[in-house]
Amino acid sequence: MDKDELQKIFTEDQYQVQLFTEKGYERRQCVSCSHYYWSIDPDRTTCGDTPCEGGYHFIGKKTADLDFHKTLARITEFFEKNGHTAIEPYPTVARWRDDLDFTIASIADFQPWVTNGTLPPPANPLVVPQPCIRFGGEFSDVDNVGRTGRHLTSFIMFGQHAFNGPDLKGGYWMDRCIDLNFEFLTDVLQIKPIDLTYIEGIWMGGGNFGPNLESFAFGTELVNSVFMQYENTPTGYREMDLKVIDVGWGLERLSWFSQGTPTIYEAVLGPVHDYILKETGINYDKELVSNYAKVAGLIDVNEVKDLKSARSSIANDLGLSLSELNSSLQEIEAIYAIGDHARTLAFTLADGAIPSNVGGGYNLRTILRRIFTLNDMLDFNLDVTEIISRSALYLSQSFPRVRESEKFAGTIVDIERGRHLTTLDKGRKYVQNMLKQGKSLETDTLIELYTSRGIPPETVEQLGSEIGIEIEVPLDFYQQVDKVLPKIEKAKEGEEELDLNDLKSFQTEQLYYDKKLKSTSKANIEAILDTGHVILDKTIFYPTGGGQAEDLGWISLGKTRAEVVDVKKYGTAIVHKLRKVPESFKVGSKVELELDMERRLALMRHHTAVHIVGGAAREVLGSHVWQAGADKTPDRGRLDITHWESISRETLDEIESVSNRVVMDNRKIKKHILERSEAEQKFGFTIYQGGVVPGKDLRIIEIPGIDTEACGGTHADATGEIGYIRIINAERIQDGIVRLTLKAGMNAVDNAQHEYQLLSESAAAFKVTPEELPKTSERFFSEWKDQQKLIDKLSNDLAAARVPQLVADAKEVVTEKGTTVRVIVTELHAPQTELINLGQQFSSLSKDTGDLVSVIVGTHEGRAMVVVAKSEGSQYPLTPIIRSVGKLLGGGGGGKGDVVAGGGTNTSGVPEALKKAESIIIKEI
RNA sequence: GGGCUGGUAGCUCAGACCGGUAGAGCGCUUCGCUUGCACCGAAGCGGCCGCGGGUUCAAAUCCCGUCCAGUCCA
Repeated sequence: MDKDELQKIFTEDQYQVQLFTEKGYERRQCVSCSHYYWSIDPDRTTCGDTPCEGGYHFIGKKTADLDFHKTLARITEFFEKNGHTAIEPYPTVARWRDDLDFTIASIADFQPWVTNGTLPPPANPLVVPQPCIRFGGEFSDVDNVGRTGRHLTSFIMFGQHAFNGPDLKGGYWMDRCIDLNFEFLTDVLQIKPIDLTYIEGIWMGGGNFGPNLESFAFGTELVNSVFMQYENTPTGYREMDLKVIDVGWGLERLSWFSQGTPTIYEAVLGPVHDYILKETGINYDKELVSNYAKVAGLIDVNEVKDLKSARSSIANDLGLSLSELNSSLQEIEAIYAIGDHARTLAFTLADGAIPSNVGGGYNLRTILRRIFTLNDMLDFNLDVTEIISRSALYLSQSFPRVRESEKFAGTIVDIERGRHLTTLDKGRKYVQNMLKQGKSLETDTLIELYTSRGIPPETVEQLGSEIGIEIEVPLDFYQQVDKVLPKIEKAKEGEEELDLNDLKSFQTEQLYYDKKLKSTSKANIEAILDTGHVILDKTIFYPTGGGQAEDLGWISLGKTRAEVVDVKKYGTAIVHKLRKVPESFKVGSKVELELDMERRLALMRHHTAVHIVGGAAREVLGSHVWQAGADKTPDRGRLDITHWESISRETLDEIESVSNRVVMDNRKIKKHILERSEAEQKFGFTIYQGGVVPGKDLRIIEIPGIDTEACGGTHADATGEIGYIRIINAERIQDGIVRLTLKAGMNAVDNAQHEYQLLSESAAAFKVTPEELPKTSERFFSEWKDQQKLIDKLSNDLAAARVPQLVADAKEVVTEKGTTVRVIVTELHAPQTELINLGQQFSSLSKDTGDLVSVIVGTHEGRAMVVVAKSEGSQYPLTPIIRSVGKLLGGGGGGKGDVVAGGGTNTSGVPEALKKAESIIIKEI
């Protein structure tokens, strides 16, 4: 659907809400940007957008004067008063979404299960103060943070959502939404109706679209009200079953607007900003910053890619040169950026994110290192940990759990600081080395240094200039880097085998959660699909899900028994794939279900064990440990946890011990269904280890004293049923994530037995007990080394002792070309190095006479070898000789210099080689 | 999720492209010379060239896999 077609749908009628009619808002077209907007100001000709108004006009004007926390309190109060339920925000790390690293919008909390109609919203209508993290895009381009006065990497999107569907109560649409919008802006934010404009727009995303109205005052957008109404279909578009009000109030923007501070940072960073100013002792020209910020709002980073040119025109407007503007803003911009970055780190660390080299962790590393760089470059000497902790403390007034980050911010900052310094140091050495060796540093080399060693071209440039070498860094360096990088292919979504829509009408009752574990059960066949799938009215088969493999077994009718090879859940239907559907199976047949109990029990043990080990890891390593993925199969469990370094075997043992103590305690495992808010309140957000689970009610698996999670898997009733847990491996699959592999129950026992077998076999080889193995093997190894050295030395001495006699006995011959040479042909059975060594001695001893050619032949370890040497500095061609002799030995040879080597597999050729060596020399020299 | 780089003596690294005796500096040990601040001189000790496979007469070097570390991009 193109823009023109959309314009046809979105006519004036679509936007004319009740409020506009009542208050007399008129629709006009902006003389500047030609967008349509609504206003009650008869003299207004522009729409209110920043460029059309020539910048921000609220700066310097205090209105409602609400700091960050007051803004949140007021807006929450306002919407609660108007019938909305305030729900707890979701974590900033979007564990429930595999398409996102961080939560980027309040609506993300409800995708996909609520927005696709699978589950009802937790409340309707609702509001949620959702901390959002963005490292790119219009509002949070990292490079622009601190420099435009308005970019942030984290912000609170105060989501106002109403869901309108056939079975939902409490929804509302545009009229009420804009009524509320107007009331809030005029009452709470104290904006006069005449200063407000509403700009029409069309919002599109994720295959959906709808109208939107943006509210503006004094040159700034205050909020965008989106009405998700239509969905694209192959044949056009249609009205959605579930229409959603998606309003994201930018809390920081509102607070800034109400306070009229020079930038958004003063408005939202509060005491943290004051602290940084105090520590650095920086005084900044507030008037200059205010004047700059007023016009900086005009910089649209999407259109003006080059901040430089935008800034020089701003400088011009302010009556300054670009360098004057830059130098007067440099320090304060760094302070803003540091404040913003620390705030984002406080939010994300609290939710278990760790700086790393992949995924969202990389963004965190980038901003943390940016803090280090700014801090170093400007000699601020700030305590980075302290700033993060203070950010967490300030945020905790409204978001208590952010204080969690204080517990490990110090460790993470120290580790990252260390790594950063090491990288810089190594890079510096490497480049200095290259420069010393006079290697040229072309752009290709610079790109390689940057992308594979993290050495920025600026550093290379600086190092070059230190020793007087000019290095040219192209202006478009980073664009060139982008070009070189491989094109990213979007991960293909796993294709569903069956179409969900076809199965919507089926509901399979889940018997696998029943108190008493049953291995058999009865059920009715509801449907048989052509694909070999069977749907039952109820089942004891657990379908693949939650990282747990499915149950297998058999379905039988009378004496006919069909093997179940796969079980999956589609919506509310549980679908069993059979190896072959027997002909007697009909819709309505009463069948017997039978589980492969060994498999089921192994899966159950591994699943419960994974929970226990996760809890044990948290206990041993710290509260920053979150589950970053898990996988349970019949023969092992796998748990990925967030942690900043590799885990030593000692620590692993500790985790293993803690886990097994829990097993031996035989703690009763509580499985209960709880209302979401109750569960969160009682157990905290750590229940979402496996990701946020949708829905009003949660199934909670509580293993007392060690771990409580929302989980849909099958679990033991008491920890003792697991029997035994072994952590068999830990690997760092990325920076910040360690994968633990464990075995439980009989698998653990088998594993222990297998390991003991390896041990005893190894010990048997030395004829010692396993107890003595470490000492013995160490002794053997060092004795072996000593003996190697002794052999080397002895054969060396032996060879050296023969040298004078051999040289004296050298035979003088005249070759075919008439050259007179002295020839030595001898035998030495030793490693190749010894033969070479001997040849080397012949070579150097005859340096003065220059007429010696020697051939040394020998065998070692079942192979024949030959070395040919000539007097040092002489010009005799050795290659033909080594080739000829090598051929007699069943191989070849070659080399360069005075000594060449060769050999072959034919050891019986040695006598012949010795015999023919002289004639070969006569022929070739 | 995708890519790149590295792993050689206790430490920092060279050797690798082009297969043929494993090297340097620092440190360590011993001896000598000096006793003023990286002293100097000589000799020596110290290596499964990360691990496993392959190619080859021959692999630190080439190929494949793997583990560990670092780094860039989305």
